[in-house]
Amino acid sequence: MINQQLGYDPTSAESIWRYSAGILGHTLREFVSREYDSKTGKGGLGQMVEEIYFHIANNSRAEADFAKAGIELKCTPLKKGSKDEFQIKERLVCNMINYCEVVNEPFEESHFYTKCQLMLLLFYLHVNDANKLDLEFLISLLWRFPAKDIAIIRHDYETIISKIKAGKAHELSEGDTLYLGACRKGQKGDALREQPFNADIKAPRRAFSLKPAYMRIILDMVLKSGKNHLNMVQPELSELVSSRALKTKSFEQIVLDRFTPFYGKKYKVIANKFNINLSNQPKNTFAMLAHAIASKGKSSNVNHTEEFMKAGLLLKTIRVQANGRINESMAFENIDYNEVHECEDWFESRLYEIFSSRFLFVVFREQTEGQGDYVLDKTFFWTMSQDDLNTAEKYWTNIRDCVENNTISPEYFWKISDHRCFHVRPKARVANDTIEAPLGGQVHKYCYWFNNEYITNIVNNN
DNA sequence: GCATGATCATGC
DNA sequence: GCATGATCATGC
Repeated sequence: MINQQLGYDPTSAESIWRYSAGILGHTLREFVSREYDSKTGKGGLGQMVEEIYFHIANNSRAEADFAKAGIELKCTPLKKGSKDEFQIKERLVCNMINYCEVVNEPFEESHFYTKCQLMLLLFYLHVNDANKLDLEFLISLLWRFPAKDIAIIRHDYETIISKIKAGKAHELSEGDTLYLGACRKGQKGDALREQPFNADIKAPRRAFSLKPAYMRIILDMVLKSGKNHLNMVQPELSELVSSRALKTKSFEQIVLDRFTPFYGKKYKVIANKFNINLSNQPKNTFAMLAHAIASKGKSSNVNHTEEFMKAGLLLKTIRVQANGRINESMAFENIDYNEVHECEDWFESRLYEIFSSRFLFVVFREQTEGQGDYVLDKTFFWTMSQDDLNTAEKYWTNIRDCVENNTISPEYFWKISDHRCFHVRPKARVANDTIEAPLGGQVHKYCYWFNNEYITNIVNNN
């Protein structure tokens, strides 16, 4: 029953969701009549929405914001891309990880699950340095995790818990898991937290969060629907593994098992098995084979399947020569100079998202020197270490300096000969393919690269 | 038409 | 031989 004072029924998720429609297209300032001191800080907006729009008293209790309806309210920012399209600005932070307590919480009883299984997501348009009262709300979505996602998230949760139980809370990384990430929280200078199974080393503060990739899929579904007020949405992406298969094995194990029958097999044999035509000698021959194996022949690019998209997982192939050398460095996306220009925080950068992703590396090894007789050698999931992510931050800072100084040119970027794990190099269809720089002028297209030396280390250590 | 995933080609 | 620049097949 609708509470006349509140304007909605605080015990009904449906009613709360219906009431939330009234804030769309509006700012909080339109709902405060008197002088109001705007709250600051990251959580300020959510607290003000509860207070001003939903008329409920602030609390930092661990249970869901609308306790009787079991809904957690989350405000999350969008930004606009270069084509004026809406984009996810950041991961969705769910709740802080208390290392000492979380190890005693089974998933179903965890703070994360009990609080976030049903969320009211309010997307607003982020504006730099704006007063939070003036931010416009764009989308309201009542979100309940699909059962299949819960299966993957439960496994993610358990992965994080076992790392803490192994005394490695300080080595947690977003790339350890698929949908639910243990993301960094707070500033660099913040005090470290104690961890229960390692008395010597304290760990940075971290929170359970939904990865940007996961949030991007949710947003894509909303935008495709053409509505801004929705009660659940479902993706139209093809799935790589079934919900049923996840009941007995983890996603990663299922994918790895698909490669098992092909170890030691010549690449031409694998191509025949999947009816892949290599007569044009495509440069992505080995990638085509790896994608076919991972998808049992159903997909030419598993990076576009539901699970890979939601997890931000990347399948990459590596060729090792018979003499043990890896000849080629590994290319990633073209550098989006506008994105770099507008991003002030390394942890919110596109490069951080790519480099802190989880990777699936598929290795082919040449049998006879110079013959190109590659066989499938090994397959493994991998994520970048904290040390290397620190190097990556310096790499990104250098790139950002080049963009801000308008010196987008190879003489200013890290080179492979600098031997610093990563470098910047051209990647374009043709050499004279150029694009406009954020600060003006035409510049060449460059992209992010792993040095071949760095890949050699990865392959040898896994 | 262009990004992606990757390898080829060349010059020092 | 390696670093760096250039380019190709594919698929959306």
